[in-house]
Amino acid sequence: MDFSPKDLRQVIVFKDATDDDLEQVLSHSITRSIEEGEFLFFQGDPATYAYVLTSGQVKLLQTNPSGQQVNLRTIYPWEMFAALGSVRGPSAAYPVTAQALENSTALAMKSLFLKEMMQTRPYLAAGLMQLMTSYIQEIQSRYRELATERVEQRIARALLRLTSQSGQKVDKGIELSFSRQDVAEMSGTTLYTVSRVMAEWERQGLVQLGREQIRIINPHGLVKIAEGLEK
Amino acid sequence: MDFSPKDLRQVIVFKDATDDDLEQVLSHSITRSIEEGEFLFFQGDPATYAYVLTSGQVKLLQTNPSGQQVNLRTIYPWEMFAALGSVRGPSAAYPVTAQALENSTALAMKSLFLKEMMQTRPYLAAGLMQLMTSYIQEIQSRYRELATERVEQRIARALLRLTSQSGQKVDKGIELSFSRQDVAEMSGTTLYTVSRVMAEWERQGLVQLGREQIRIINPHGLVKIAEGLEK
DNA sequence: CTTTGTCTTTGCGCTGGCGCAAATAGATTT
DNA sequence: AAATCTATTTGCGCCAGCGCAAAGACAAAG
Repeated sequence: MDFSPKDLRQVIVFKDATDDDLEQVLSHSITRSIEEGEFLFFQGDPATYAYVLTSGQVKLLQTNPSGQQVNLRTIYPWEMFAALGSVRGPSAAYPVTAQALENSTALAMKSLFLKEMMQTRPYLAAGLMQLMTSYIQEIQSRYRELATERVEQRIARALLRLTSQSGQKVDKGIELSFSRQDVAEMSGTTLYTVSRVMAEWERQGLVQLGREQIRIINPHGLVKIAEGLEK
Repeated sequence: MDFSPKDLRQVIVFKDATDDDLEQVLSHSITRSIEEGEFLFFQGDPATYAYVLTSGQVKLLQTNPSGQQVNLRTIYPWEMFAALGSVRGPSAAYPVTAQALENSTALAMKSLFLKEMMQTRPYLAAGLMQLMTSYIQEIQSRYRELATERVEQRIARALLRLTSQSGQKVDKGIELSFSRQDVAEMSGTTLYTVSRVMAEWERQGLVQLGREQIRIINPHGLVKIAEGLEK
């Protein structure tokens, strides 16, 4: 792998870890590389490993019985995910599927080892709980939004969220690389509606559109729409 | 109070606690009684206390800027809730509002004390994480349902969930005491739609309806609807 | 038994958003 | 440069579900 043990401190959960702890974690881990579109694990698989993404981008999603899918969140480098096995035990099932959005590498850490390690390292449990609480808050908000807000607002919010997570600043705004379908899954709608709504925004000069590309020209305008002040 | 320290062991997080630990927790706690309709705390308040419900029923909800509200979950006796302050610190804000559905009593435990206690009691952190992971899984599923399923299915699921949490068995089925409005908030729709959908179910003999009452006659029929196999 | 308040039902009209299908536009391969 | 593949746009029709408003049903209080 192309990173040193100390790089692991970029992972919030490990920020207070001793050198020795980091070594131990690594010795109980393997690295996995996956290509764009491939799956790291599926919903229902036993949660043998917890992961830290070391490069690339991965999305977590759920599918319902009839195959429709919903994006729950996108993971960026040095984020930890799929840690539930370290709490419930490695025989618990992953509640989500993880799919690579680009060629990616991830560190796969034995759930069981982390679980044991937590018994004696309060900082680890504390960090993991921190992660969980912030995630709970985010998904609660998104649930509320989905239940009470209309599509325009939800799409605007999805774009704003992406902006702060993975937006590339260019001279004429902020650029995102996502398809209409991606945005639809993130905002709980269909690609048709996303296309229509964003086309209208383009007419108003809020964004510029391309194939698998969205350039945000006027973020403040989107904020107003997300807040429901527009219209 | 009308419970002994040992009753606290019914709280999953405290099931492995020593007698001494329980005493300590209680000495850092106060009890609060609230009447039906009153609020235990509001979204945005500093998270000074974590709670254990000792009697009654409490719902957690979020409101959006324009006042519309969404039920996130209902708390039953001996469940712990609002524990985020014990992770983030007592100055964090509650992300939800807690309102009593009936006259209730709750044990309010100082977040800061729990936070310190967790440093030296791995069982506590482990229990809390267990709680969080199961909650994350539930809300993720509900998010997916809201995004991909139609109203009928979501109402059926809401009823089934309630059945397992608070259903009273009577000779002719399982009885729930919730208003149409309650069910609407739990399934992300309106009381009108709930009324119409359930009226149709009554015609089909799946349920029997009354004022603030739903008697489920044929749970299996509801399961089929929830799975989307019906229609 | 009447009144008052709350919960529920239902007729009615409306519209936001869905989704097919066909056209168009980029990107990639040969 | 042509062919192929995938992403996107847009016309069109449709309907699930919303929400007002008015009526009905039930419960508790006087």
